[in-house]
Amino acid sequence: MVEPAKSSPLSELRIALPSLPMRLQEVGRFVAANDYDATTRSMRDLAAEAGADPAAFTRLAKAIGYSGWEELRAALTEARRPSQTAPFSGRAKCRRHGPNADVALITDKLEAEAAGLPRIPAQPIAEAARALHDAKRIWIAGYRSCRSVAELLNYELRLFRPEQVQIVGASGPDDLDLGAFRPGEAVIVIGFLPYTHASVRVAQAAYHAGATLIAIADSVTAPMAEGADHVLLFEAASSPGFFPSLTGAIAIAQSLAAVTFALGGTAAKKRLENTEARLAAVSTYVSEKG
Amino acid sequence: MVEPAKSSPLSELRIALPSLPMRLQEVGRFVAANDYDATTRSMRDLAAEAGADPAAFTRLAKAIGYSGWEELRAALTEARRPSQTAPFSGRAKCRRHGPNADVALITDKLEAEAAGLPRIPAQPIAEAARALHDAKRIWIAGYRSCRSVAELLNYELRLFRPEQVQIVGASGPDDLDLGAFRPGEAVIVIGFLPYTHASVRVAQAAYHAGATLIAIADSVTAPMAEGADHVLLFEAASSPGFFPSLTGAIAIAQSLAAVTFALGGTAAKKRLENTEARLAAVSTYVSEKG
DNA sequence: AATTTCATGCAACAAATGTTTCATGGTCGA
DNA sequence: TCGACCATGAAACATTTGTTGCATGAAATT
Repeated sequence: MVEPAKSSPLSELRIALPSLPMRLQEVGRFVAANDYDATTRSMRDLAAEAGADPAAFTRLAKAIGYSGWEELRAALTEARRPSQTAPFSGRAKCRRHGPNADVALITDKLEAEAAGLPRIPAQPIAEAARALHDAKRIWIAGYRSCRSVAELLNYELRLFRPEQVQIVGASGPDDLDLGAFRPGEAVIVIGFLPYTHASVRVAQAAYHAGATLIAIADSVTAPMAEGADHVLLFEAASSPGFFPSLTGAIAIAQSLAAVTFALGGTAAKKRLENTEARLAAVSTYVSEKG
Repeated sequence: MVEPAKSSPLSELRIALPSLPMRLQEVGRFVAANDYDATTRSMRDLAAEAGADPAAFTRLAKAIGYSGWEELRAALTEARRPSQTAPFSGRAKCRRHGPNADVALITDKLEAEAAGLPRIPAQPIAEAARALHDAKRIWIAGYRSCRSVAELLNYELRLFRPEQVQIVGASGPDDLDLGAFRPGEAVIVIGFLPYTHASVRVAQAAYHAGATLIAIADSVTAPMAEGADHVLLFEAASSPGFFPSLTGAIAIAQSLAAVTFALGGTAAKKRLENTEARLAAVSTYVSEKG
């Protein structure tokens, strides 16, 4: 008897399928076609939906070499388990050496980050933008590398809502601001692994104050996402290099600002124009020359 | 109180988490972090692995509005079902107006930015990194929205070269720093249209001082690129929205830091480890829980 | 200080699970 | 045609499941 590479329980099933009795074939096909339900729902449930006898599932499992349905389902479950390792970093690319190692590193980095951007869920951003639009005041917090994201967001939002946006801790110790959060205000916290205590404290303060909490993070399990009304996810680890990537967070911040601006309508537009006029008056920018 | 769109059972859990009793929080975090196991394995199994009481799972489910653990798990199972026809990336593209105008805007923005990244030339970045590696000291300047890029670059470079990197104007008026530029040092200036006078002044000061000038800009004709030893280009206007995109500049900054770090070899690695150890010692980060 | 409330672990419960046994009916070979 | 064999459905089985009641102890309230 030839042992056909047990790559996955599903392929074992498919291989053994033709040599099985008719009823077991039907059940086997049903399992192959609905393997997600097979791992989640109960045997009797499946039997009912497949129009078959519950016992057939146990018999099928035994027919292809398992001790019973339970063991087969466990195998299917493991096979379906989402890979804990990042999907892309499989290409370790440890070229490390060679003339163009640096260029290769950059190219890989850029490609990986480009691939990550379209995977950012847009819907939550739109919802968060509406929350920002409704907020009487907007607080922004980000520490360490995330400070840059926080400042960008602060800058862009202040272009059209200058009086209502500010960074947590900008004008003194964080603690002073933490006590200033109020219901009806929005607090944006940016962070990813490893999470700073400071960001978690801001998130908790926002929560306890009843403010709308918006978390920009790399995982739904991030501490500052707990209790958040909106969680905007990006992939921080998707790119090679010694440090997590921030392009995703930046892209989210910019989208957030753009949509919030769009929601602001003519009022926001007018305020932006005012700001630009003021900057031009102090001649901040180099005049476009010919 | 606004009802924050109960999109997924996981977000319901996340929202309710902080208001839960301690043990239920632990269990809730465990579920959020292991939602796949939550849908496939049994309650008692999970309880054993989480080191909690089985009853806590039932109580958790009830606490967030379900009739019991069974119902919560069913909801999680449905949420995880793979064959879901893409939730909203159906790309309705009924842009400009309609309910999903915002989502369409965001999706377009992200895609445009993703498309822009691979167009960034890698070779100049590698060369600039080598210049940074050789520089005795590194100055970084960016104003307005580019300040965020400057600060990110400053942060990442300081992780492994703490004494040699600083932002222009960080410790006083810019003018003081402008006079400090020396040959053998590197000055990085980030900017795009409309260009600020401040950034141009920094670039000119660097040029006249004989320092190595690295410009991160949106055009070779940018004023601060004049006389620059290295010009790193990105597309600021490639994305829709009211404001130029910074993802390209951020990606460049991160690549620059990564390659400079790689060039630093073991010395850089050691200094990074020192920095991390110091941060861990003052317990900046939330310890990864068990 | 007394009392109520609540969180939490333990143990018992009914329901549901996967499995096995048994009876039936069909098919193939002698 | 008869008997051996096997596929198949139904029912009975022991386990395991999710749930709930109860006792304990801590915290908040009066």
